[in-house]
Amino acid sequence: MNDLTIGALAKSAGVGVETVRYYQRRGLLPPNGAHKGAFRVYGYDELARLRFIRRAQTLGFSLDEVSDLLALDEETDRERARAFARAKIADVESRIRQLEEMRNALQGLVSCCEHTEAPAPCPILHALANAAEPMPAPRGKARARSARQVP
Amino acid sequence: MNDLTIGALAKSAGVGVETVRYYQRRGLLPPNGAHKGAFRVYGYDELARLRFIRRAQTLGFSLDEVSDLLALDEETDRERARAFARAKIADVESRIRQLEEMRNALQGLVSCCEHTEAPAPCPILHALANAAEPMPAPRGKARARSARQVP
DNA sequence: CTAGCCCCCGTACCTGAGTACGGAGTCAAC
DNA sequence: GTTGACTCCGTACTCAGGTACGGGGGCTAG
Repeated sequence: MNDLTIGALAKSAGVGVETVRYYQRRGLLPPNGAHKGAFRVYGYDELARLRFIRRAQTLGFSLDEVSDLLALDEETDRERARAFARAKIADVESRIRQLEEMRNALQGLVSCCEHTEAPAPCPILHALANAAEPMPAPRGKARARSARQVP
Repeated sequence: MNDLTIGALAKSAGVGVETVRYYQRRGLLPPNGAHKGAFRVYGYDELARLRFIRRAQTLGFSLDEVSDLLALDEETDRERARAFARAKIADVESRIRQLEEMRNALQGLVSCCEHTEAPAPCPILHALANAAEPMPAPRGKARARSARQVP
């Protein structure tokens, strides 16, 4: 099951060939000079690394962060790995709170709309058109970058 | 407070000039041929529309969706506005659930890490490197697009 | 021997929501 | 009458995480 071509490796990890090549370009998957004829071959190490990347992605880590994670040593960097995970938890939780605010606001509009009788203008569109507050204060630089939904 | 130049309009709405021009290009802010000298001028209508757009964005609507929302009539399209809002709620909730899964997985790793003694390898990195399941089944096309955090 | 895959490499393109840049024109104040 | 701020317009760039394309070479089965 060793000596995989790039296509076989990609398939085993459930990604596309282009994705593997992209990770190589980003330095997430360093070259191990093994060749068979004119083609490079890959083994368990590469497969494991590829799976590591995908798993970290599903947990919400960006490829840059995955890079840092891959640089950690299993034996000696426990503290750092833990700190990393905790920071990511905080990040995820803040995104959850933002989404909950959105949901509550939307639900407020919908239920308001359901309790208003027909000949009145739609409370949803109306609320959007004329809000009470001048503008919902642009809070912080906390960019709501979404985590990849690994496809 | 009428007869705003593009800069004044942008400032009143709390956005940049380039953003206004971008919305114009996208057709979200249609031209009203008013000029004063060589410069275009804008009034309450444009300001209201701009605010509508920003508010809808904070609720998680994309500019394409805002476009649709703007096409609805306050008097006659109540059903449609409601359906729109409900669909968006469902969308937001599914993103919340995904994030909660991530958070739980991360928390599991952290607490596991906290209860393992020092000389063992880090359970977090270890879990990432050798997971039980082959790969967390790529579910559906449900792309986790994040809502703009209106800056 | 040749058909039909597969690989290599570089480059360009995609999405969404803007931001940046550059040259030319214009407006108001001093 | 000149300075400085603003506008107009078009084009190109940003970020992330890939995807697509195209030319050229290689490997393997029939």
